[in-house]
Amino acid sequence: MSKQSQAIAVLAEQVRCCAPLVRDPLSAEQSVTLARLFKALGDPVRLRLLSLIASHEGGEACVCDLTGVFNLTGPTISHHLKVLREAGLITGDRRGTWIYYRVRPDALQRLSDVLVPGGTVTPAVGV
Amino acid sequence: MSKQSQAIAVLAEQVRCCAPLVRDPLSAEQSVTLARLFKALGDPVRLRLLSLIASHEGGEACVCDLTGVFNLTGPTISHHLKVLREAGLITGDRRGTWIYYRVRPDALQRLSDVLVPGGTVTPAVGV
DNA sequence: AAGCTGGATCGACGTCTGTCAAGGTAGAGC
DNA sequence: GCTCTACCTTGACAGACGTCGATCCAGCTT
Repeated sequence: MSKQSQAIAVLAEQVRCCAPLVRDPLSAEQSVTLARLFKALGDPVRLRLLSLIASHEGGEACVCDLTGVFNLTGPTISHHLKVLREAGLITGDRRGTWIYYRVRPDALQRLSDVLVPGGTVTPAVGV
Repeated sequence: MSKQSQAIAVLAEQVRCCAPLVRDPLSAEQSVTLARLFKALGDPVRLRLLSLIASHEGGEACVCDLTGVFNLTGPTISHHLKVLREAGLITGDRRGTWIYYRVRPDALQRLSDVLVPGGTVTPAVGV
């Protein structure tokens, strides 16, 4: 959470500087940054993990809430959570034995804004 | 365009049935459909192609407008355009010698809506 | 018809990705 | 300290993906 997430958060932050996809041509750098985020969303398991975490009560879920849903081993779930975390789409913090994950609404908001023409002004959902 | 696009359009249409990612847990089928679309966006070249097409004058561009931008061969560009086309994100129609591509704003709008909590009601941008 | 040009398809290559089994780390409880 | 549980990391492997050269098709021009 601390050192790693701080460095990782930069990735999702960089998207802020993108005008909507359909207004101005993306630069090479912007496209690489954006693609990394969309690629993180480009897996059924990761999408379900994201929506399970977001819709779980309190907006957070521990890994034990997630593993039972899939026919996948622990390491695989852990791998997907790592991808989402490194993309800046979720955060995780350990409280005692369990690690709780929650989504970063600002990251999703920015991605959403990039896709539609009117999204120039990011509503700046509180971090 | 004709037979192929009609079948393909179904893919992008299926997204319509998704509530926002962060409200309700995605079903297995929904996540597969959605992931296919996000995966199509998960490549820097495809993102730039999309934004180049969308921001080109008239909202359309022929392949000859696109190939010069990248250090990639024709077949590679053609491959990426096919991926975007099969995802339902762009359409292409041949007019004489050239093939013109344009984005499907409705598909991007639906993807955008899935990412944010308020996107339940799709504004239904005209096809 | 023959040749030319824009663009797609095919086949092959190297790399990346998703998955698992095995082993490792952090905290709780005895 | 020892053990148990929850979770992560590593190493390995099959399949998918991005890229290219070669080939093929559609439409224009002569």
